[in-house]
Amino acid sequence: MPDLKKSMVQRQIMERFFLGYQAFTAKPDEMLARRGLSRVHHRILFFIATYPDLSMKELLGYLGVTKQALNTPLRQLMEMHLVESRAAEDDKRKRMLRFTSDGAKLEQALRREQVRLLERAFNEAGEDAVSGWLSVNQALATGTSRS
Amino acid sequence: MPDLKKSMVQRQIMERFFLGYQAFTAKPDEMLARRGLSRVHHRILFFIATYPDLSMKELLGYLGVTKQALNTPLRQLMEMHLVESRAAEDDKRKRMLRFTSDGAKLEQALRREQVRLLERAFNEAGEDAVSGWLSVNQALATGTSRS
DNA sequence: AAAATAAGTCAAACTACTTGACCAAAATTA
DNA sequence: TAATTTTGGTCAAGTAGTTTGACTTATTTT
Repeated sequence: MPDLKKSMVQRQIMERFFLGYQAFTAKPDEMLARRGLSRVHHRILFFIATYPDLSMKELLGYLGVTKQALNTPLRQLMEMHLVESRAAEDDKRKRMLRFTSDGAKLEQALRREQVRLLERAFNEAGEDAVSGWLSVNQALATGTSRS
Repeated sequence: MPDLKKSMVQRQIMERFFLGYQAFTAKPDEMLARRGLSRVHHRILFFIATYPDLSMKELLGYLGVTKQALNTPLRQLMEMHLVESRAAEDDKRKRMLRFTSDGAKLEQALRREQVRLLERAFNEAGEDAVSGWLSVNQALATGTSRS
């Protein structure tokens, strides 16, 4: 266990977190860049994968941006036939967003690379380390604000 | 141990990493925003803290941006008397960057908040989890590219 | 029938970067 | 010593991605 009270140790821990996260996003960033896409597109793909047939409004809520900011990248994904929208049956104003088969393939490819990276790190660090990593991330993500 | 082969499990792990990292940067972002500063400034402060008296060129190398991009935020930090520069004795072209006492205080305050957040998550997850988290981050940061 | 909602569009402004050109001082080298 | 390279700095133009604000259309709710 490193000494959490030393400045240099603190900075090293924070830098590794930074670099680790950077490594985690680097490969998808590069794959997307080859198609002229960026991290926003990745976020969109992530939420469509997680919540298929979600509406624009829901997507905007997850992304935390304005509809004008979403307009361009989403239109690009549609023009590239990676994402399609159809009116919801219960409410024809709503556009339900889902993947085309190409879109699903891309999301899988991006995720596969990230999982590959994680697995390599997991193998290196060992099985016990993995569950520790997962539960610390879980704790960080959840936040201790509402203990 | 979660089943790393299931798409939903993969996405959940990746999302927690994302949210965890986001939580990690949220507090400093907010503290800096109150002073009209942003994450670039934080990065600058980090490298000056880690490598005191580093030169512009070195800083640019760490940040991976152009000197034009560095110009504005660094000038702001200097105008706010958080960072100062002096010519190196061995090479008077070089400007060595270091904190003023206010700058050092700010860097400490930012780091303290981040360490606090980490410690809360560490306490929640337990001691064993911490070393696992650290070693997986280490493995991710280092990259397995050169095994 | 009126009001609210979901989606979409147009415009202006702002921020943060980029590339490219150039300058000056200081150090290196030929 | 003269020429070249390096370090740092500046000005300009262009691009990308965001914001706020106003407005339209179709549909649903009240």
